[in-house]
Amino acid sequence: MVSEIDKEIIEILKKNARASFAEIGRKIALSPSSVRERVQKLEDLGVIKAYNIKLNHAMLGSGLEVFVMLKIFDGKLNYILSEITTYPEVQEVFRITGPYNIHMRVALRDQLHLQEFIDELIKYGSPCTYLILSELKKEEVL
Amino acid sequence: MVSEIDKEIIEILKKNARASFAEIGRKIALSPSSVRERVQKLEDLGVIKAYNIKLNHAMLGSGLEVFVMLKIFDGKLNYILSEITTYPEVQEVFRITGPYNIHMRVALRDQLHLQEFIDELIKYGSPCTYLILSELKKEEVL
DNA sequence: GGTGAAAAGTTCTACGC
DNA sequence: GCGTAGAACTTTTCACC
Repeated sequence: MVSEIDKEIIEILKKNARASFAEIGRKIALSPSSVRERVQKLEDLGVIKAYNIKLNHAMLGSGLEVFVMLKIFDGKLNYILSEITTYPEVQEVFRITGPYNIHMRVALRDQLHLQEFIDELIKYGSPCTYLILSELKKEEVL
Repeated sequence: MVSEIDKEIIEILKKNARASFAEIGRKIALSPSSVRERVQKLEDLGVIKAYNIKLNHAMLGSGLEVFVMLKIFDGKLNYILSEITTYPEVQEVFRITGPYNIHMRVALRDQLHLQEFIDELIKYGSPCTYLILSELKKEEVL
């Protein structure tokens, strides 16, 4: 269902999601229309779910990035699942196994903003916060 | 340094990183060349760090996605920092504060693959693993 | 599944405001 | 900063293999 050629295309898009079909085609010796057809199929199948950007939040006024895990109080799960994604500070949310039910990555202006955000969360669960110091870049494997 | 117009462009690219300059320009009433100029500037400044894709790892044969935190053993930090990004299973790595030093998202084939991965990690630190059940999609705020 | 060709659309560059 | 205009390139569609 996903061939080796598809995986090569995915590898190229992982490095640069804005690569043109023509550019991808040149790298893997395939015509632009064939590349387009394959990418379309990967999108339709749901293998490629979205095209994102990676931002420098510090430069956008949110210099404090944190992971927050949340142990939800009884009966608050459905409320949290629908509301948590609406906070502009929240970048990503996952349901996880273990002592915490929710894992999220959050971008905040400063300590005060973090405090306000935690004050919101503790209505619905017990949060546990880890400051993000830096992200390590994946090696170019070529 | 980053204007309101820049932020609008970023919001559009967040939803679809492959949006063309012309398409973005139509949405915010700006010519394609102006959009291009602004995006270029955001890339050069490092505000936009990369263009990524979000994949369905299950469809690519890695149905098991986990967060792993790692408490590094004395003297192993520099080794881990340089080596951990080379594992194909590792999708993202962050240095964090708190009882664990490293936070990563990992995609694996199955339980056995997870076990093998953990066996690798425990040479360098104490891991703590959380299974990812699902990702919650951010609401479209329009 | 793949190509190639033609029309439509986009990007890029240079220049003027 | 923005717009326009033209050349170069890319996307898209489609007929054909």
